[in-house]
Amino acid sequence: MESEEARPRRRQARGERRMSEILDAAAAVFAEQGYEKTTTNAVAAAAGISPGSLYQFFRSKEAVAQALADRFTAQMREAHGEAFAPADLAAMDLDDLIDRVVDPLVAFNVANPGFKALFARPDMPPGLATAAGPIQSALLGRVEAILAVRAPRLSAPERTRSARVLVQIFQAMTPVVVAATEEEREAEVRELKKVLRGYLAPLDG
Amino acid sequence: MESEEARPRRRQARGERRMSEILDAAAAVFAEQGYEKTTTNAVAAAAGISPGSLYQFFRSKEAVAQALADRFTAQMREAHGEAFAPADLAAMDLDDLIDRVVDPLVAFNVANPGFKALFARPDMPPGLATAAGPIQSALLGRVEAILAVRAPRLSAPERTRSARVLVQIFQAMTPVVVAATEEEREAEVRELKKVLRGYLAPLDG
DNA sequence: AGAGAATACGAGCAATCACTCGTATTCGCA
DNA sequence: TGCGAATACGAGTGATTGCTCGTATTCTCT
Repeated sequence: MESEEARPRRRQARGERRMSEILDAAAAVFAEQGYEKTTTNAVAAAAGISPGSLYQFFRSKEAVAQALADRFTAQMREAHGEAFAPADLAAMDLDDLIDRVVDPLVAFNVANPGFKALFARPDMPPGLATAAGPIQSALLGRVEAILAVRAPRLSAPERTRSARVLVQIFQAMTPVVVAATEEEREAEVRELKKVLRGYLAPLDG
Repeated sequence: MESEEARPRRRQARGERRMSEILDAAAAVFAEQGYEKTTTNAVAAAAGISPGSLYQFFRSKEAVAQALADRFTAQMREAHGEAFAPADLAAMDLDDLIDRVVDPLVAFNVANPGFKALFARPDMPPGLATAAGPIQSALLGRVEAILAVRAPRLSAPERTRSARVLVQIFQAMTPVVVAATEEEREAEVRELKKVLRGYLAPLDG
């Protein structure tokens, strides 16, 4: 019996390009319409190809979203970098700390409006949730690590809970920040930081 | 030319009961499946009637959601009451104030899980947004009124923005509170209040 | 050049879903 | 009791949509 799993098809450079184009189109359409409402035919049209061609490269609509999630994850890691050594964290002023964590995240979300359109939705199909999980937990882990240094008095469960609250606040306010006009945006980000600071300050040791 | 608008049909007591049953069923199914995913046939089945009968009383799926929104609005007003005279507001301790505003809202959301399932969704159809608007703006106006008393230094636009932020925080954390188990809920509510307090304290004059 | 694989097409299939319609039953009221 | 209106039914309709399939074109490699 040969391997049951479909081995990835050999791709030509053309195919790789197409896949990338399809993901570009999907990001745009998802951002505008949301996951459920975008039709695969619309994505194909936006990519300038036929529906059949889309399915040459992706097994399903969900697979497109999955691939897009992977791409976002990679971009996010790259954009965000490995910026913080624990040593820096402890010494830093709370406001500076918030700036350094929030600003790149905001920038990423502004640059990639499709991101939140996909992964902030409560109506995420199971497969998508799987893809969004790593992103979520990466962020959570990061925040938890910061809390471990800055708020050592917190017990482990408390730390987890607080991290979840912080991430939740961020995700709740991000859509407004992204949707704001250029000149409004700064003020919205300030509010976001105020909220985070208000919650963090009492914990900060 | 007679009136173009469809005058409401004469209803028998039986019909009124049916409508209420349909809304009960709709609330349950919406809460479980979300607006987009619930089929009108599923609502009819949950109400123990045929699809045709559902449309005897509601013009469309959206009309069902509209009616449900109206009912929620009324229940909310009733449950929440006119609890706050500005005089009380100024004197009250900040923590007490938060308790008095948050607790009934949390209770309402816990008692009516269908509520947030309908109105916290970003994929709200236009008609639903219309229905959700009054609820949202009632809450916003209420918070703004409180801010006017407690944070008189805020300019009008600042006040509006702050009210929006507060409502946003509440709405972001409500799903977690509602989804939490009985014994977890208290802790989640405490976190919610911490966040609100952290943001409000600097404004509170 | 020529063969086999990858890419491309787009009409159409199967399933889903909001909603309708013809008909049957029950109710309110005189 | 009888009549018109309200209620009830549920198979069916039209539109939508994720996805397929037969076929045509283009690429890669020898």
